[in-house]
Amino acid sequence: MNDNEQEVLNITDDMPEQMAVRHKHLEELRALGIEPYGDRFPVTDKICDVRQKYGDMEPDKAGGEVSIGGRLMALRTHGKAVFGDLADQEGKIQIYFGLDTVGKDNFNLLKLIDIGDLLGVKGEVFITRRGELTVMVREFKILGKALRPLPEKWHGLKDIELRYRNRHLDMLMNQDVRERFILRSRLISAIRGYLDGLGFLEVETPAMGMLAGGALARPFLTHHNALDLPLKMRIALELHLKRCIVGGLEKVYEIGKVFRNEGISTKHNPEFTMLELYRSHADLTDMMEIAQGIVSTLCEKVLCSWEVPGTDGGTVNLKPPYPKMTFAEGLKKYGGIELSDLRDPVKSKEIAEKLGFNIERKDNPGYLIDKVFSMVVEPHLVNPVFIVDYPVEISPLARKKPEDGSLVYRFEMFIKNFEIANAFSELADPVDQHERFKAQHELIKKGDTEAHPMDEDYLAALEYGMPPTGGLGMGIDRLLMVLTGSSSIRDVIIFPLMKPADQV
RNA sequence: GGGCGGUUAGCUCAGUUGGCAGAGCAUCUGACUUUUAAUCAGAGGGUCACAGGUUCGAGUCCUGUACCGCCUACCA
Repeated sequence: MNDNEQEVLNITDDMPEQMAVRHKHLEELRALGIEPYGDRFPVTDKICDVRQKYGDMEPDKAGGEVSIGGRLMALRTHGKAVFGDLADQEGKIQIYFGLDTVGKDNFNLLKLIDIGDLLGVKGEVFITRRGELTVMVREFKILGKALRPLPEKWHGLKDIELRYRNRHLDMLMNQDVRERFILRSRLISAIRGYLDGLGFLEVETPAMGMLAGGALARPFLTHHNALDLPLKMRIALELHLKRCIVGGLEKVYEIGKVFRNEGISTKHNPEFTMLELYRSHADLTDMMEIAQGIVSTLCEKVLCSWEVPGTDGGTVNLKPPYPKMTFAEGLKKYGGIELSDLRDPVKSKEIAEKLGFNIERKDNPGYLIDKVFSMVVEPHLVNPVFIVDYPVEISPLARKKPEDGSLVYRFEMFIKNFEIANAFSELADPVDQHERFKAQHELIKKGDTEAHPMDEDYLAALEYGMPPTGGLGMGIDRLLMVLTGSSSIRDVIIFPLMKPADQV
């Protein structure tokens, strides 16, 4: 650090003009005995409350005194009158500095204030000649100096790369972005409220451990130094939560990050937020109610609307109840395909060729069934729907239906072509589970990096007996994409992962 | 992973046939006590993403690299 001291001292020599000016203002303020990163200012009012309270005030009357704090977003100097726009989390309001209302010394201080600075302001509310609700500043304090200039006031920050890499700036400049993340927080909070109201317990299970199971995906690897232990980041919440069920917690859930070492796209971020919940003595019908209940709660209590933005300008109505359609019905309705034909080696190959893809790489019935369904059926699943009666081939973790061993107790809830929820009647038979792990373990030996590891601890837990249990998983980020009409997952994750870039 | 497109001032963007690097906002200087994309007069600000190549001469043409976006494939 000390080696850089010279460089730091001369910082203004080698920086864009606008930053040098701001550094100079900072020094001049300190020379006047004003600390631009100092104590708090007694902010007692929110700007949106001020607007609410005085919004329909008589133009000639003087309003009450308010004390607000926020960021200076614009400054219009007009000789001995200066107007600014001050913005806080939800609101923005005009502030007025007059030479005779703020005093000569304070008025001169305005020369040292730059757009982007954080200000605390106290004064009376009034309405200007042009009818703008304004705070007449009597007293103000610099609460934080902005050493970098803000983006352009009219167009704002548009460059998508800059927005993702500098989300603080994105939120600061673009109110809709700020609102979207406020909404994200409220939605997640409402999910917690709903589940807590049903008597669920929120638990926190380990994010790292020796094994990463509960899904088929490559984990991130990390390392514990003191123990000299290789560790993996979790890819799902499932196995620990079910161990909680074995332990006698009857309704548990977790909302947490999982990490999957896979590609990045508009629908995939390496770390993302999952909700998983498990309820003993429950079945798929209960899980359906809960899945529907979560979406309903969000619509009613947070969005205050059943309508969410559709993919092409229209809207999608999320008012329950949602219809059910079996997996086989979907194939038949949208593709004229019989599920049984997909299990037939000859007929399935014909269907695949007709759809225009080859199945050489993973030539197994499960892969084919899944692929055909997502190609033929999923594009039609715009309105909320439960797809039920999944084939056993693509549902290795669910219990088989007693009346038809080729189908399992499982549903997925689709909205706007997104698979929003996935639910099972959980497999509780430890011997069956052991067999399935063994099969997966064979794949690992053959080099499959995404196969499920043998989890002896989980098996041992199951061997104490797990009651009949319903489980539900929801990808929170994707749910938020659907609810907010976002086309990229990066629009609902505040700080999405970006590749390192020089000079940005 | 594959295909297409983008990268020029702090920000938003122009840049013609290859011929001195442009505008608006922002910044600086000056005027202005009710403006609001304030206005008016002037000024400064550039590694044209990066590395090569062609050329008398490259922001512009060619090759490669990086990052971002869109489409596409897989994963949720």
